[in-house]
Amino acid sequence: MGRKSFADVATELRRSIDEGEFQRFERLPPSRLLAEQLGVARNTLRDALYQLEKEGLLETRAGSGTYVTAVKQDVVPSAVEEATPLELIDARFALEPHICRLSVLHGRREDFEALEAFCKQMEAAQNDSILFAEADTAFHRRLAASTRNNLLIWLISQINTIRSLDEWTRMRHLTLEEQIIQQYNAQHREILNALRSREPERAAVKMKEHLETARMSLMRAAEA
Amino acid sequence: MGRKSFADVATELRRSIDEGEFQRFERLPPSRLLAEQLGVARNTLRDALYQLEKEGLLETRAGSGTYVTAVKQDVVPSAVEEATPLELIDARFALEPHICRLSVLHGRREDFEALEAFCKQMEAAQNDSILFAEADTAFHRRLAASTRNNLLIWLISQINTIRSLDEWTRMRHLTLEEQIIQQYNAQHREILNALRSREPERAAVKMKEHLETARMSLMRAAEA
DNA sequence: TAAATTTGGTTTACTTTTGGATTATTAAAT
DNA sequence: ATTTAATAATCCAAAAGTAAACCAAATTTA
Repeated sequence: MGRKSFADVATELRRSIDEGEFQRFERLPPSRLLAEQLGVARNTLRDALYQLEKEGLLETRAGSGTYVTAVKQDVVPSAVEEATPLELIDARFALEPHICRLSVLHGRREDFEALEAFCKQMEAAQNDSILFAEADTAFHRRLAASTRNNLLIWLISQINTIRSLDEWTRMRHLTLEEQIIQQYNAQHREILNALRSREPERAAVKMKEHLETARMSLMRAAEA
Repeated sequence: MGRKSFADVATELRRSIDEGEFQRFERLPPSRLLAEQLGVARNTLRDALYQLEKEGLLETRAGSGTYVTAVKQDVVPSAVEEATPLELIDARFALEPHICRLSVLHGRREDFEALEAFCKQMEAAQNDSILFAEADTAFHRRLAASTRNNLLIWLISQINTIRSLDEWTRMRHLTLEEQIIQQYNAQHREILNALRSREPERAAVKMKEHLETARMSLMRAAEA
């Protein structure tokens, strides 16, 4: 086989499109020229183009040219890793109040006992920001687990593995004033009480208040 | 025994693929070259390739090359792939109403125009369940995009790539009565109108109604 | 409008490269 | 010492890339 296989060429072109070298709706160079530029026979190039066409990235029109129809939305990795703390808060605003409602529906006694334990850990760790943050994260993870919804559990775990989160938590807790920590503790308790008394809407509201506090604390930290 | 066993080589290659060094559809270097690169005899390499082929990661074509057919998804855990339709609905119940609120805050005119276009597609595709489902998914994706929150966009895209979703959608639309489809169309319009008039809570409520309809339709389909 | 040019699409004959398979040899591990 | 498994060197047939010519459709030009 020659130097480059059509799969190699396809990979090369896929990259060019991803990287924006060829933009959407743009016409690629004529096949003869492009083949020469890539150092490959026109035949091989055509196989590669056909492959990308199958993948929905290109559209060829005989006599006219080959056009980029879509750009591989590889939004996945970078977008998430680069999520800002504010985006994160908004995502939690979306997820966690409803998680509270579902927790009321599906939560069991052992879930609430575990949450109680994490509350106590937080209260005991008021002066150790790392321990406090760990217990905080554990509380929210356990809360998600109590919904018995594997998809939600996974979504929350994904959010919690975001790289920037650690930095942010560290940053946040450096500037966390005593007052805020006590507010957090009180809010966690309120959420837990609402769950225990099986009041979904009250739990959701308390969670929103909690997240609002987190957002304000974050914004104040961002200013400093 | 020699320096590297074929199992070692298999592990090494598996990791390369996981880490994205070899991406999907890509061709691995020719066995002779790859063997040399790995410091191993071609025989050993072939055993390793055979192993990975059995695992479904590679596909070798004699005379052509060895190709990556699948990439071990992140942690794409069975938990998510095996999510039930009801879990999926609950997750959307969590995410989408708040996405509506954020869309009111950050959505632009072009977003709403795109949503309008998808509404029209759905109305035009009332008798083609596949087209209808595609437009439906596109609507919800675009809605997420309008929040300008990369994390939420990613979460929604994750939900939409769930394998079982396709099957479910197909199943669901087989049993979708005319009446339900018209209800969907009306609800999408109501959501869009609320977004356009910048009423976050009304948009969220309409979305909840929509999801409630979806849940009921699903449960009825599950009975049958 | 009509002709010339440019584009992708197809076919052909030819050459190179590829994985597959077999053999004997060599280095470890038990 | 015996067994096991990697190594190394071949040969093979099939797959695929090369190159050149020609076709048909779209576009441009006269």
